[in-house]
Amino acid sequence: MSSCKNHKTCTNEALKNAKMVCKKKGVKLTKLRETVLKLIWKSHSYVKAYDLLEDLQRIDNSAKPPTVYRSLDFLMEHGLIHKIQSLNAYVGCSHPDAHDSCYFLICNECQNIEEHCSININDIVKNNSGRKSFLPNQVTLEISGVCGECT
Amino acid sequence: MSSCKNHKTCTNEALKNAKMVCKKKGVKLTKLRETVLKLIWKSHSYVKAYDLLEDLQRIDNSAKPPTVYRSLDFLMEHGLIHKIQSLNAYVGCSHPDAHDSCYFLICNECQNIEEHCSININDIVKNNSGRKSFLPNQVTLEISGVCGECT
DNA sequence: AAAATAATGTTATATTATAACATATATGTT
DNA sequence: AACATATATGTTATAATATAACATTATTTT
Repeated sequence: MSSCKNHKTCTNEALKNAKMVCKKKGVKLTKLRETVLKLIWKSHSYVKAYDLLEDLQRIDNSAKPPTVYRSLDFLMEHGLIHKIQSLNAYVGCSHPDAHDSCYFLICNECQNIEEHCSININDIVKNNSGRKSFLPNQVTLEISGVCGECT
Repeated sequence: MSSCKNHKTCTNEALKNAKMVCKKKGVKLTKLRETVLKLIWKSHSYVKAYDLLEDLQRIDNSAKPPTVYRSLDFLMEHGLIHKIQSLNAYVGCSHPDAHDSCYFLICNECQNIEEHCSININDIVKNNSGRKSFLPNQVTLEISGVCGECT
């Protein structure tokens, strides 16, 4: 499990942030989107889209794949969640107002994911991609291994 | 297109490397696996599994998804190709004998992919993941953008 | 040659994701 | 309020990606 003392706090924090972000952007965190966000924040682990669909169907049994994927798309578009490409899974963003060059530490033991944003990956690329100039646009950095609490 | 003068050279080089790697490891680059590797090396761009399947079916029309995926698995296991997680696609490895902490520059214009291996990402993670010790096991770093030749 | 192992063939199905069109809800304009 | 417009959701169908399970063939070992 994660190091958070009381996970309810994480979820509440995430919801508060989400509302703030949406207000600032003038977009709507509808009931459905909020529900999906809450379901994603059930833990610090990742969720798969079709697991999310099952969860959602317990609340509203008319939910179907597009219901989930549309909400996921919205939440990703506004930086409230991230897709973990190497897992085809989704995780809540812990700091949705200012994220640049983020990366993910994925624990193979507890399945928790930690998001980090402290490095400027673009610089690394610039310094390492050699003579040719590559203009980075989107960075996917996912590191799986064993987290400090599972060693 | 890529900066390679004559792409046949790249493909031949890749095949030579693959044979060497397989010999060294005592595994077999069967005809099927070699064919798949060649098809992947058709360009410096990435290939999708089902496109590969179509290509393969032109050669042997009994080919089916497991035909392709098994070869992909073999080639990945032995470092002869890589999966690009953010694209669900596959690309030939340009230096299969010694690769550690590799990353990919994906051009959104020409679809070419450049593999780089000069940085030690593990160090970056160590330096940036804070107090807690995370033991990295597998790194996925994919950077999409516009390559030097497409700007 | 027989047994064991590895590779491939084959059928079926699981998993992940989107297209296309219908309906409902909210927002802006007269 | 009535209407128009835009946004969100409902619904059906299907596309795209990947694997399980078992049968057969080829290769290697004994």
